[in-house]
Amino acid sequence: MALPPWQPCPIRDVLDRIGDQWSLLILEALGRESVMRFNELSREVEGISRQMLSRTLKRLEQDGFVGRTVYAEVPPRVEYALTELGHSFLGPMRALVAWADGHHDQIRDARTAYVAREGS
Amino acid sequence: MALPPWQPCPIRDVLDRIGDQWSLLILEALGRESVMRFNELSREVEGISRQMLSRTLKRLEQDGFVGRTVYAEVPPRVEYALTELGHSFLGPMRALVAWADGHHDQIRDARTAYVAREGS
DNA sequence: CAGGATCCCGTTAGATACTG
DNA sequence: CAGTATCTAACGGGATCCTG
Repeated sequence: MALPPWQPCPIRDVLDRIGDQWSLLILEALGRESVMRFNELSREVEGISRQMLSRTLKRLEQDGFVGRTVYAEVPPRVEYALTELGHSFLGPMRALVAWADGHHDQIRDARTAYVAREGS
Repeated sequence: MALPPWQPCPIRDVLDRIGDQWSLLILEALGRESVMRFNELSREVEGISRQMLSRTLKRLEQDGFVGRTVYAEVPPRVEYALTELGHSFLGPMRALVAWADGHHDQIRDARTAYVAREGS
C-alpha cells in the first residue's frame, strides 16, 4: 500500500504493517511462545513459506514489534521474540481476533444473504 | 489475498476485509456520523477516489458491516449506515486505532533506529 | 539452520472517462 | 447525485533454487 504524499496517517501506517496475510499470525504465535526460532515459526504458522516468513519477520523487526537475536554458533541459531512494543500490541490484537471469531458466522451469513438478494 | 485450500481462518477472513487501505477509515467515518451519503463520505474520507469508495462500500455491505438504502428520488439519494454488526466492530476497531495513535512515534523511531543499525 | 535471489502471476488501486 | 467501465502500474505472495 503505497502512501500518497499527504500527511502520514497513523492508522494506515499501522494497518499497512499488520494488515497483510501473515503478520498477525506470526505475532500471535510469538505471543504464545515468547521465544521462537525460524524453523519453529515456519512450523507453527501453518502454510507460510520460508520467504514470506523471512520478509514479514524483517518488517516486524523494522517496526519494532519483534526482536531478533543471532547467536554465533554452528549451526546458526536465531531467536525471535516480541519486544515491549509487540507485547503492548497483543491487547488490541486479541480483542480484534476475539471479535473475528465471535462474528465470523454473521459475516458468512451476510455474504450468502447478499448474493441471495443481488445475485452473485 | 487468495485463500489456499486449507480451512477458512476467521482471523484472516476478517482481516482480508478490514485490512485494506480504506475500510477502516470508512467505518470510522460512519461511526461518527451514523448516516452518510456517497459524496459526503468521499469528502470525509480524505484522499479516496470515487471508485475505491464504491468498491469498498460494496464489500462492506456484502459482509454485513454497512447497510445501504436507496431512495427513489431525483436526484438520487443513497444513504449508508453501520449495521448492528458494524457497530459491534467499533469497539475492537477503536482499541486498535487508539493503540496506533499512541504508539505511532515508537514505530517511527524503531524504523529510523533500524536503518541506523543495518543501513537502508 | 536460517535465510537470500530470482521468476512469475494474480490482485489491488490509481487515473480517466462515461452513465442513469 | 451516485455510481460503472476500462486500462495500467505497482505490489503481494507462491514456487524454486542457491548460500553462509
